[in-house]
Amino acid sequence: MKVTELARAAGVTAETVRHYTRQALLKPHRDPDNGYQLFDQQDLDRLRFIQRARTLGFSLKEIADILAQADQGDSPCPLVRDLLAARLPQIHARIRELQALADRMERAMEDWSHLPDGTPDGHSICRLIEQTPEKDDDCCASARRSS
Amino acid sequence: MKVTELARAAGVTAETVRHYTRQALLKPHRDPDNGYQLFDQQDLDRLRFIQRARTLGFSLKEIADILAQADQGDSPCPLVRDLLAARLPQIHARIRELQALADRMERAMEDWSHLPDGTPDGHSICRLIEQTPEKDDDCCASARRSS
DNA sequence: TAAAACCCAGGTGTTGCACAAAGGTCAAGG
DNA sequence: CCTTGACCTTTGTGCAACACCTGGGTTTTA
Repeated sequence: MKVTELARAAGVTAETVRHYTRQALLKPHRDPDNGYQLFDQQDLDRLRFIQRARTLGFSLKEIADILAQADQGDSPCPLVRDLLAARLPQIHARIRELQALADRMERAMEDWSHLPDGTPDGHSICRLIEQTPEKDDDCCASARRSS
Repeated sequence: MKVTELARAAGVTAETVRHYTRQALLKPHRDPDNGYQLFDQQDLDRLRFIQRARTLGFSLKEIADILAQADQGDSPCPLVRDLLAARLPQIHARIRELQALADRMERAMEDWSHLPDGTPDGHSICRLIEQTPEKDDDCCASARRSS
């Protein structure tokens, strides 16, 4: 299979396939005639594996580590369990942060519905924003870090 | 005020201040002697404004647009309302996506607790992942885009 | 045979900073 | 007076996961 064929078989773009190849998640052999990348059924399995791992929230780098272990003949399953167990609470934290953000946004919209728009006067830029409470630093600092 | 002083006054890093300055969100005047960036009280107000806007989920580019309007003497408030109204459903969508991800992860952990780890055998890389359901494409495609 | 469709490598853009390099400036202490 | 350390400057790199573009070669098809 060539790039586009593999991509279509897995339901991803050719760019994605090339990207994974550049990151050495896929290791096609080359057609000696024209240098084209050639993939086989194992590569398709591998690509599908990558897609499943992505839906579970693994990063490409983590997937690379998992595949590397497997390529060495070691079981990557303990690593997989660990990574997932570590990531899950982060996801929950991120959800809470986003929920807090949504709450702030909704509260702001509500509050603002009673306010006039006003023109900037050198002291105020936009009172809508200036009158919103400020002390959410901890939350949003970490929200930004983990996004 | 110099960079570090402004940064400390607003509770951010000097890097952040420099970054905002590079992006023209802050426009310090220069000390003619040594070329240092000098900030005044208005810049501090502006920086605090930026921080508040960030806690409401605005991007730096959006904040730049808001500030540009205000600098022109126009009220940015309608823009602010529009941006927030547009972003809010996206946030909710992102929350749903992350929640679905967390659910998948939890289900996987649960399912895996009964499975052995197994060694890769050329047909299987890690059954833990390979046996997880695949059809969440729509969800996670958009999850990836908006993250 | 020429266009359409595909292939390649390499570079850029996205977001919000963090960090490092290489060098200039400044206040305080020996 | 000179050093030290803290600060300043600009410039460039790195992060994640691709998307997109350039420029040029190849293959397929009408």
